Amino acid sequence: MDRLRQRADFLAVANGPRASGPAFVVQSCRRTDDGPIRIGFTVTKKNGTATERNRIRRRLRELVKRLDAVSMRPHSDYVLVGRRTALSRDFAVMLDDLRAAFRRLDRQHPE
RNA sequence: UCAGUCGGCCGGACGGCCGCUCCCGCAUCGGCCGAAAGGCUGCGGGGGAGGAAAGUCCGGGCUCCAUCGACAUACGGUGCCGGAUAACGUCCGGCGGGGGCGACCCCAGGGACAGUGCCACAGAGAACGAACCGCCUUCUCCUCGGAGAAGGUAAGGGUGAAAAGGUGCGGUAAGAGCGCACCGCGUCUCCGGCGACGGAGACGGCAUGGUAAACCCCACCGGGAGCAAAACCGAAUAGGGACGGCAUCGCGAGAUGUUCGCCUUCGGCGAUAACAUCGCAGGACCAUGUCGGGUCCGCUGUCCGGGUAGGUUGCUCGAGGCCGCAUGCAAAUGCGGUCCCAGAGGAAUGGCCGUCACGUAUCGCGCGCAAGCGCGGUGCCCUACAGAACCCGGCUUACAGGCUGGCUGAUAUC
Repeated sequence: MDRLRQRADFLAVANGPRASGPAFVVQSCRRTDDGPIRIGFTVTKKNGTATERNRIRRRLRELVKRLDAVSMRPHSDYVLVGRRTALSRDFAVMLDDLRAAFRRLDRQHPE
């Protein structure tokens, strides 16, 4: 699993199908090549100071690490947009939120 | 013990599981890819946020641009003196003024006899030294209470942020630096100090109101932009240049006219002709066919230069940290020893737990008149302010809680 780093990639994913949860929004985009799953994080300035934004991103990153890769489709790009509630929401609950969000993406946009 | 004042330091600890990033090592080179440089990956070891990393307010280093040098002008900044420093608006030590019993704190602290302006309201008057209420003298009138006129005054009242030196005594019709003493102010001289300034004496008889955080004057300083600086490599697309290859450089399916030819008539015919005018037009694309419409005008190959995305460098050894000695009141400087201490780039330095400590809320028990204190349980925050982004020296702002030192005042005891 790779990190998404280029601005153009982020813009491409932003137009794809999305699913929102209480602490984040998941955006997705299928790629045409057969590379690995790539995932990126976006936390905008309105979510708080630099320290709080860092904490949001780190908790989201940890969520993805804990998640079994089966939930995500191969060779796709995902972007998690953080919200302020990700600072204080219980970690186990957020993990369930993320699984639910991926399931919703699967149902809404089947192959 | 309480109250205060000035500093210094820390800013959760330990452990478990799972990760991130950088560096080093892995012997005839750990494994894979690669011609190599190197990349990916595995194992082991090590480093990995702050006192403000913040605000971006000053000062530098560094980079690029501009620039022969000097001076002047404009603009901006600074503004008691001496020192420290690479430099500063910073720091240290002093001076002056103000506040506090004191330790100590505060000060945008050059110039108002270079010039211009302003001084609201109130008040008679806010600057070419003024006179409202008053005070005093003389004269006139008169109802003997006063009124009016002329003059002398600036002590008192009143206004104001500020009223033309202050206090006291003398003096006077009443007064007034009119005279005297002290204080203040100014000028001169002497003494001390590198200096800001301080001290003493003599003289002046008070002249020169405030405002420069109004313009201004004086002295000193300052070229501009910033690591998204800058250097190198450099895809795709569009466009530029050079060279080459291919294709094209028309059509006759129409009408009219003329010439020409033919046939059975003053007429007609000519895919057996030529010219002119009108007309039509090729190729590619818009998914395809018909109709209608639109866009472009050669297509293509190789190379070159600029250059975007992206990548690499800049990128962390530095006016560096710690310790000791010396000099200095100090800021600091010098010498010696020792250490290597983050380098990310949609941005690593973490996530989830456990135990403990601290804080806070609440409950129970005990002590106590009470405030409160101690023990135990539970919950919460699981820490405050806050996240390096080229690097240093400062300033400013934010900050739960804790540790510690000097000094001052008060109280108590010896």
